[in-house]
Amino acid sequence: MSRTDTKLAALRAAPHDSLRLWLRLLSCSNLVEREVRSRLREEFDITLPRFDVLAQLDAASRDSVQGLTMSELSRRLMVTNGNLTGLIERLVQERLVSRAASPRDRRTQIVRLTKKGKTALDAMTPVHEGWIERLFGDLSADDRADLDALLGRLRDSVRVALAEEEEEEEEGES
Amino acid sequence: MSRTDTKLAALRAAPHDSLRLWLRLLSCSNLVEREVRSRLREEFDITLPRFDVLAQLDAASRDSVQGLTMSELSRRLMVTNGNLTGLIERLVQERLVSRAASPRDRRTQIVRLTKKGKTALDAMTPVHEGWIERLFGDLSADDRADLDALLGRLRDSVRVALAEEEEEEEEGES
DNA sequence: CGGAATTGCTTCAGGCCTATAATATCGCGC
DNA sequence: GCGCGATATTATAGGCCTGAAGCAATTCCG
Repeated sequence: MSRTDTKLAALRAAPHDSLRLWLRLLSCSNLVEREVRSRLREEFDITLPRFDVLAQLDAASRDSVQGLTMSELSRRLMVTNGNLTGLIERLVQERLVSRAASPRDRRTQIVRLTKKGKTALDAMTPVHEGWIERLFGDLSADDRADLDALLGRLRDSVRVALAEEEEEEEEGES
Repeated sequence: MSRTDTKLAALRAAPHDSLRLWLRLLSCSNLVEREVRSRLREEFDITLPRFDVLAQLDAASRDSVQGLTMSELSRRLMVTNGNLTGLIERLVQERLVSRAASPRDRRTQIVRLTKKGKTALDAMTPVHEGWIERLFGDLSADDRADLDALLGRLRDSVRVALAEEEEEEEEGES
């Protein structure tokens, strides 16, 4: 098990490293997120979660998927189903999305961007991307590529750890 | 202005890079955060914000600072003052922290870890660190060092951008 | 000294988020 | 056809979070 050896070596080499790294990651993420939230609110009078919903619906439509179900949306946005109900309700109030029962399955609701929603999103998208570009602007192209790769490895590491926990829980049950 | 040149070069070289990177950063951060929240809840019946408050108070006491004011706490935790009021109120209810008026300044409240709070924190801290160590466990020591450095540079980039915005706003006012 | 601006904190409305429970519908096997 | 587990969604309680408004104590300064 070379992975475990690596883990132990890293632990010996630099205790507390992970915790420090995690706090720094969280702080970076929160710093950017707060700024984006605040600007979306000031410039466009919209919240980040609502913007995310519009962006996901638009992304789906570019993949020729016209409208998403509540479950599919909550999976893509990584929020709980219950949370989405209120979020979509507010977006429907604002006429930015529509919600309609599926003809195939009376349980499912299909959420779509309205014309107003698409127009609003198209106005926001380039400005939003400009903000991010500017916030990240002092990172060189190499740094960005490196950071992207490392975050990919971190994501894999987390997923592996979570999968292992799952297995252990199942073993415990048997 | 070599910084601006770098910025433009990066833009030409890889448009949309920053946005992709940002989404990946956010997704990593949320993945870990959600897991930590859920475990704190299951294992210790506490929320992440409350845990953060206890950890900050403990960190301060290690720097020989006995107790923090509401403002100092909200600055360290990077949350608004109004938010902290309710959070501390709930922690006081649980007897994990105490809150007392300052003798020097009758406006300020001084928040301290209680013995119960310190005991609870000491029980949680190593377990919490173990979770993080395991989630990050597949990253080599080199990867961790690289990631740490890159996140540091990202943080600097964001701060520089925010500072520039500030300046522009001030110019606009004059 | 005595306002005036500042600082520290709380209150409030609005919104996001989770976990849990409840409701409705679907699909499958008998 | 009928029941039953699975699936899709909503409802609810509790908590976190922000921005804005407001109150009280302090400090600044003429």
